[in-house]
Amino acid sequence: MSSTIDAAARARRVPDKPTLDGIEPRWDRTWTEQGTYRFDRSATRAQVYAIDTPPPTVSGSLHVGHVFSYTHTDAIARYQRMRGKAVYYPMGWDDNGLPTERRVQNYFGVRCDPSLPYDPGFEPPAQPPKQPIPISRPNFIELCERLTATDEQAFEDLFRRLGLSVDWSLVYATIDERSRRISQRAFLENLARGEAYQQLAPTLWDVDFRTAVAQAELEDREQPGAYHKLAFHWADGSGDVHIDTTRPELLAACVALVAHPDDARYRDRFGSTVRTPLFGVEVPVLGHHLADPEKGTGIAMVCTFGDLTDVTWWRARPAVALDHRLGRAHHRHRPGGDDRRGRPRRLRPARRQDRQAGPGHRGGPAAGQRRARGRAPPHHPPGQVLREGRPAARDRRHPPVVHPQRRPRRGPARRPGRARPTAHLAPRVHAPSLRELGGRAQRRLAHQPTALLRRAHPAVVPPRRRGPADLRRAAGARARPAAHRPLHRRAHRLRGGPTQPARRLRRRPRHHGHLGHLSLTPQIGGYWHEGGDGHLFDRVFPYDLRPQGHDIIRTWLFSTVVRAHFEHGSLPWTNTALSGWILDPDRKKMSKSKGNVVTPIALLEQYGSDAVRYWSTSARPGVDTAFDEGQMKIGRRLAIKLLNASKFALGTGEASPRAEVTEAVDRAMLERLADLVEEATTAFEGYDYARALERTEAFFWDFCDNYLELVKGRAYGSQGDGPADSARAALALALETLLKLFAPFLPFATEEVWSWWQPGSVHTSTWPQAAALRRGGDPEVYRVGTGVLSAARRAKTEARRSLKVPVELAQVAGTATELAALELVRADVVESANIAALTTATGDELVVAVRLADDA
RNA sequence: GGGCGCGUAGCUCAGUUGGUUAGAGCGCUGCCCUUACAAGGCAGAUGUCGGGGGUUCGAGUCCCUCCGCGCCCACCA
Repeated sequence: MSSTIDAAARARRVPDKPTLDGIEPRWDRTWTEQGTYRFDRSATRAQVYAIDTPPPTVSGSLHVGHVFSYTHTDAIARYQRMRGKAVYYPMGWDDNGLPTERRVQNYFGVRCDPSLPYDPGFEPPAQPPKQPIPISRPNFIELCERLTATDEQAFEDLFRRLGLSVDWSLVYATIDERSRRISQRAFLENLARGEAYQQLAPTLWDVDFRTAVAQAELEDREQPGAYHKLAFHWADGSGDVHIDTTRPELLAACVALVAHPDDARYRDRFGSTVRTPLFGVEVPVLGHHLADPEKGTGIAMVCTFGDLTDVTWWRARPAVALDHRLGRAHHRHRPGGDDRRGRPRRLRPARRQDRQAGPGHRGGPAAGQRRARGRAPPHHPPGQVLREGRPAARDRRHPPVVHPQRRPRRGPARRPGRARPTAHLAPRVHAPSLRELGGRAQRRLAHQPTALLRRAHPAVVPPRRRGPADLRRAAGARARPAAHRPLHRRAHRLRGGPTQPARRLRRRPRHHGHLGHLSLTPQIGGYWHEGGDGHLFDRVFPYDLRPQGHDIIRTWLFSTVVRAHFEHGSLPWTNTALSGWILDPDRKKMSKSKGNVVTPIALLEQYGSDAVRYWSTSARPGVDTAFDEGQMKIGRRLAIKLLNASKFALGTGEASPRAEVTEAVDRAMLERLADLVEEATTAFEGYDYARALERTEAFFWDFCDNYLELVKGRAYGSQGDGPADSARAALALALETLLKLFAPFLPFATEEVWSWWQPGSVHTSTWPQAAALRRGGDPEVYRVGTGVLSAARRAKTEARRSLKVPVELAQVAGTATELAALELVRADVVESANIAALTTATGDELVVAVRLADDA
């Protein structure tokens, strides 16, 4: 290609007024059309860089936290792509479960009534009505699908505008068929290997939605309450013992009394029994260290289940044959007890009228509370003898208390006007669980976790978060031997691929979050055992990177490791990058409930995506970061500067075809640039994108302020063709390199400039090589040259004169080395600083004395 | 209550194995329309490195302690 054609082409393509306006949709379209980020399925595992992307919860709102952490991952993805890797970068949407149901109810103003028939013509009103419209279950599911599709589109739009280099042909949703199929397949494998067990365990129960809820769905809320004094009767007839409780309605579910082992008041009674008031059930008195002698009367009733301590106590059942008592105490209502060999029996569902404190009982807990207080006793058990023939009601001697209760997070549509007191703990057969939660493997893991994690230790970024505590405890935290039984009999029912989703949306068993699809994102994202694409999974697994929040190490990270360990005998990824929080100006964690979130789309529109990405990637990995629009302004300025500086560098003129970088200061600049490339590369290899950005940015501003000024005249040809060619070639080389270094951070602006003069996409170009830039330049030449220029500018500024004003005489003192370096850049210095006469003298260090011309 | 982390300029943050006079950007002050950029440029001022103690020739950096803040876990009769 001849230089004239080249120059003409260039002139056409460099705009007179470069702008960032409208840049995002334009390049997003082009990248999609060109398949810029499409995964190369022919790549071998060694050529692949695979990312296990955390699926955002689409039923939640978009917020800057998404922008923040996903940008970090994208910067790494873009770097790896330019390093020549085939980047596997899928995206998933988490749209399972209760949040989706809730959002559908709020959004459309409907509620699901399974008794209604399907209405094929149903359309929700434009505005959600005050009174939720009851609709059939199929109608409700249709709305769920409609809304999640909308939500997913909103997320994709955001992420596209943000410039995430995701391969959008690899999108999955945790609710879609593939995810369910893989999830079930993985579970079958667990079954086949005997890694899954059915286990008796309590589940948190949402009274409103009549479904089990995950712990993560709960929040603490202060509840006003009062102690109610209940009189239990010693079975040996020696009188009463009083219990203070805030939850008298749970009396029917009382299975034991518990006091602290050292409590002298009750120590002698351990092993004996009492009869409950009202129900006359005989329960044991036990000792447990969690009982607090200071609270109430120092002895508490254990119910199945009022709170999580009850669970502990119930599980901890000591040597006393509590299971036996359990059986009697809760004939129909019991959770099952243990069989003769100590294994839990199958749960027998309680009959409705017996669910005094269980899920779904009439009137809810409030009614139960009324009854137990004596206003409306449910019935009079035979032989019940209580003081005054009734349970001791509210005891006014105890002041009202405020105590926190765990309860489901409340959405706006949660039956307005009705205070639903609490999440119940209902004994249920826990959904089949991995041994992770109990049994031999759990014990093995509890001893092995460090070995497991250490053997092929995932590198955790940033390393300081790696504190052995985190990972070790993540692995061993929930070690608790528990009875279990294999589920082989169930296996055949699941065989043959995905089963139907729960026929009834309600009462769908929910796991404790970390056992659901989310622990299988590597398998789902990688099409594990999904036909049609040969060995895709083998090409991406184990993944190279898993980014995630540090708050869910113990849940998500650990469960992903466990499942990969069982399934593949390896870690699911080799690196984990932990991202920090976004903090509002008061240094609080930004969250929806606090109402301090900022809409990310508006930010992207106001500052531009590159600017927001700049703010995001300025934050060190894993560091909590303040939301700072100031940084976005800086980012925008940087992006604009990049356009303008590029326009200038490309506009000085075309280097002749065989141009060489010959001038000393040009070679010196390239030498410094080579150092920068090495530093940025090292930083990226250590996942420290922020350092790479910071160093690149610092170099760039110095490059603009000093190098461009220094060589400007020469590049325009003031010193002849040879020196001009050297400057132009150096400028082109530097610009190309800087665009590449900035590309992971400012994908739009760099691509824009790239398109002015280079073929293809900067994002599929190769990462710069330091060696290709080195020409034996001496950085000292650069330092001295820019130092003298800067001194001349300072003199002019201090004299309040224009920078154009001539320097009549510049006297430079310096070491022999410095003076020798100065001679190599003398012509550029004299020209750029407009120096009439420059003299040199030997000295200890570089000192510049400047005399300005008198004329104004 | 236990664990992890943070505290450096008015603000947001760097500061690597302990090593000259602790840095950057924003903001602030002043100057300059300079043939890429005035939504710009050039230059300047700005510190009890949270407090105290210790180790060391030398501490922002290592140790102890206290104060303040954040998160996770636990507790919540």
